[in-house]
Amino acid sequence: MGRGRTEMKRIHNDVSRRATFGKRRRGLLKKARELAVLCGVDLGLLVFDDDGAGKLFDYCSPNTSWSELIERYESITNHKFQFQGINHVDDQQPLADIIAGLRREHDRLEVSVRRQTGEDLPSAATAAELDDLEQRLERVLGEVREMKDKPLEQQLDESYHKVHTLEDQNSFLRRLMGEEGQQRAAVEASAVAPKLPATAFGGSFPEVEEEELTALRLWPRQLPDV
Amino acid sequence: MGRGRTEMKRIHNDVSRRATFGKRRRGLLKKARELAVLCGVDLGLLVFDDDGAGKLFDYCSPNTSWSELIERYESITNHKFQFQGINHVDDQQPLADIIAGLRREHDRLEVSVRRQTGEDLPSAATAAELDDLEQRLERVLGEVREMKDKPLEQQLDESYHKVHTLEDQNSFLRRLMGEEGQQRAAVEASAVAPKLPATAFGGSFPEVEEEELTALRLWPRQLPDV
DNA sequence: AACTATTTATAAGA
DNA sequence: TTCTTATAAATAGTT
Repeated sequence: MGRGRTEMKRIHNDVSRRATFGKRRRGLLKKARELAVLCGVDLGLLVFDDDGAGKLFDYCSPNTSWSELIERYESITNHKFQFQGINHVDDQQPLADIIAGLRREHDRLEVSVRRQTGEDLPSAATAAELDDLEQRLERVLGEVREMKDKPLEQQLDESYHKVHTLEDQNSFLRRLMGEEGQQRAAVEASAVAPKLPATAFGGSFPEVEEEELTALRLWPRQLPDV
Repeated sequence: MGRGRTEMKRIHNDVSRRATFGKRRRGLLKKARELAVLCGVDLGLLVFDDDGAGKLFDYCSPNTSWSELIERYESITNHKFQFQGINHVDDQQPLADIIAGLRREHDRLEVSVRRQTGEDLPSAATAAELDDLEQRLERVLGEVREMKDKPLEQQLDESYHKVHTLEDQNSFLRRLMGEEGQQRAAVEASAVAPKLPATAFGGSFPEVEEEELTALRLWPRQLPDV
């Protein structure tokens, strides 16, 4: 559409091709949006600019996301995409990485917002709000992480240490008392703490100790590769 | 283009909408192909039909593939997609759940931004939308906290219970032994557990017990209002 | 599915 | 680059 037919082959003239790319790309994105809105369907459009910078233009219909679209694509075509090393989460700083990723993504969204709304429209407020939201999210996550991981490990270590200490003392007291006193103690103690297993006074509580060690120690460190 | 303007809102008449979907979908795919050919760029278009069958229409420019397009998208935006089908989330691992939740929430954020920028919703919805997002974010964080808290609280309760039980037993054993044995025990025990205060064997460990009670009980509840 | 009056997109030019 | 304009292309409503 324009003055003269357009042959359907790659435009060799650089200037013309770039001009056409700009016009048709905008038109395509507009039509994609229109289709999504008019017909209420989910769709996504991805266009890469090949000139050096490798810019990206994309549209994704309202109420969905590229993640969702790709998942639907996978489930319909029964083909799972395989991406290498994409979802590895660092053991030591998983949340930091995620947050960094969120920040970059938000930056991209901001740019996208400005581009789509036009520089004159009040997208600045939106960007600022997103920024604020992100910062608070980061702060909250930091706090949550701080509060949960550090003090808890400390608490657990302390509790664990205390259990050990008391067990040692208990064991020592039992040894001091000899066989006869030990049996009396076991009978009386079961009244005080009836839920303790009958073997609680034998040896150094090996089964309880092992259990607790495993439960307490392993939890915070075993992150899966997500 | 056609007889009369078309309002840019979802077509409610079923027949009209389906007809329009067919026409515009074909047109969009054609234009996508034309852009790819004329300008020699990589692009992809994904359209889902919402009627029951869930048909899929897609186009991907020559000499590339959806996998490639998605990887390029990821590398440009720094956003790694998370696919539930691919990445197993071990429900034993709280941090993995946090990360998954964050990513899901982030996708929602994208949707929200899109709503703000797209012509689909009036821009007045922006503030309310952000509010809603914030609330959902907080809810998610609450859930995340819950998930982390629960098993830990259980752990702490168990440790705490164990301390109590051992203290009771310890106390009972001391009472059984009488004054003389108690002093011997104190001397020996200090070698086994030197960090325990000298008063550890006096009474029922009141200061340690109080401290621990407070520390263990109060922590999981004192989360800041985000 | 085909038709056609109109609107929309855009190629080329300014 | 951006704007203009002639013309091609797309398509809404109709049959």
